[in-house]
Order: sequence, then structure tokens, then C-alpha cells
Amino acid sequence: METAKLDDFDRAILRELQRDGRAPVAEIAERVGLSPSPVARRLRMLEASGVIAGYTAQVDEGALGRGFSVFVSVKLDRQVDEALAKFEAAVAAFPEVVDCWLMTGARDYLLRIATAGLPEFEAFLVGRLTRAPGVASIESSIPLRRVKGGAAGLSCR
Amino acid sequence: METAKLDDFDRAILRELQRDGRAPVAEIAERVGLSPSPVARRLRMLEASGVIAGYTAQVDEGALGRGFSVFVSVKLDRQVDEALAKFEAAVAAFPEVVDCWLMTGARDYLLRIATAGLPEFEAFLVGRLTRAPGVASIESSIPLRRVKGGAAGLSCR
DNA sequence: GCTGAAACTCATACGGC
DNA sequence: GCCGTATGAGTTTCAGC
Repeated sequence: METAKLDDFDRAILRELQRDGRAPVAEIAERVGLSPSPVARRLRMLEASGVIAGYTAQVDEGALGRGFSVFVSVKLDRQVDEALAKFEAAVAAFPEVVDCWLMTGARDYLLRIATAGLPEFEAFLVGRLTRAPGVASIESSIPLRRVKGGAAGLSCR
Repeated sequence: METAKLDDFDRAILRELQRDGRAPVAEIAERVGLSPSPVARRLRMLEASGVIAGYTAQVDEGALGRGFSVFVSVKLDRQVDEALAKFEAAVAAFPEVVDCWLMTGARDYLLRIATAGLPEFEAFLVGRLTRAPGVASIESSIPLRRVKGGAAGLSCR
């Protein structure tokens, strides 16, 4: 897969699809100023090249019993490859972990945990996350409210 | 809008749509064990009640020139309503800010900034973010790699 | 509330420019 | 590489259970 060069039409199509991932080709075509055929062809190109990784419904986290988020930074007891791989495998298997980044600096990982509420978060923290392989210490930060985000670049204009 | 109660079929439909937001109704119907008609009706209900906030294409951040992320925590000089509102309005207008949370604790906001690279991040930081209304101090943390996430709950099983 | 069929909209392929 | 048309797939509506 090669990183294809995108022209203004491609970027316009991507913007429309970020705004509405189920938008019909005909509607996208009208908004970007093209007929449906080239839009469909560009779409297949964007999907095949990996620029569009997929499509997803933005489901309200509260409706799925995951309306309460906590940011957790994790430090491992060792930072060798195998230790990272084991911890990451554990994280991948926890549905409560909705986001996870390997960091530079004092903390090794930054995670966002989504559960139904504080009691459920506590149960996950002490029952599962602290027992994940290699975990040395954990710090939790509780957000009050999401100001922006959810879909990458959704509110960009 | 009332928080509707969801049954197992609704949750199955939501799971399918998180996995593939453009999945045809007929395909969803087959996977959840229903005929297309009730799936279409439930879908409209889920959209109308806000359980499905929308649909979006998962666009590769690198392809849009935003492949480099930095986490930034921000402290304001005051925490009264008007100060928060002004800062949040500024944040909403910055396309580089892809995620923003109002936090409890020592720092007021946690942001994820996405730019093309470190020089572009520096330009955004000193030229725009530090000049946003009310900003007192900023701390940056640079991630090495995203381990999990992107679409809420995508890797949940 | 689900099923199945009919009407309609939308997506894909092809010929022409 | 785009436009316009034709064909087939997918969506939506409605009668019946």
C-alpha cells in the first residue's frame, strides 16, 4: 500500500464522510461538485489505499452502560519488549479500555477507561487492571465532561 | 428525548454498526437473526433517540497531515464559568485539537493535539494555544504509539 | 412486533466525450 | 479523468399474521 497523494476533491469527500459516514454517493457528489461516478471511484481508491480505515456508528457511551470515563496512567515494572507486549495484549482484551497510548516520559501508558460508574470503575481497577502483567503503579484522573472529540476532526469546522 | 431501554437485538445491531457503519440493513438483519424490516425500524428509533449520534468514516490521521499527536494538559488562571466557556470556544475552533476533556484535580483540561509533526506542533503551541483566553500554564506529553482505540469499542472483542 | 412482497432509491458498470 | 445512462442491489413502505 502506497500513501496516495490526495487532491482537493479527495479531501472534500473525506470531510463529507467524516461528517456523515452513511451519506449516499449522489449527495457527496453534489456537495463536492462532481457527478456520482468519479466519487464512487475515488471512494474505492481511498478505501483500498487505507486512507479510509473503515466506517463506524457513533454510539452514545451512556446508552451502552459506559457513560463514566476515567483517565489512567500506568507504569510497568520493566520496559523491555516482552513486558510491553504482554501488557498490551491484556489491555486489548479489556472492553473497558477504549483508548490506550504508549507514552514517553515518566509514565508508560495513558488509558481511558469507560464504565457505567465509579463503583464499576473501582471493580475494574482493583480486580483486573492492577493484576494485568507487569503493572507497577497506577494514577487515576477523573474528567468532569468531554468538551470536544468523539470523532476525529468532526467539529473541525 | 428519553433514554430508551435497549434489548439484545438493539445491542447486536449497535455492535454491527460499530464494526461497519455502512453495513446494509439486510446484512445486519442476517447477523442478528431478524428480517430487514424490523432492523430498519429499530435503526430509525436508535437514531431518533440519540443512541446513535451519527456515522463517520475512520480516516487515517496521517493521510490528512495529522499523523503526529501530543497530549497537552492546560491550567487556566481562573476557573469561573466565563473563563471556561471562553477557553472552550477557542478550543472548538482549533482543528488541531481532536479531543478535549474538562478535568478534576490539578490540571484543568486534557487535550490531544494532532499535527503533521513536531515543528507544526511547536507552531501551534506557541502561536495559538498559549494565546487562547485564560491559559496560565501548559504541559506536553508525547506518545510513541497508539496501542488501542480510534473508534469507541471497536477492538472490544 | 415480525414477516414477506412491492415500489422506490441508490450504487455499480459501461459507452461516449 | 469526468459525464450520463442502464442494470442490479439495497432500502422503505404496507398489507397480513
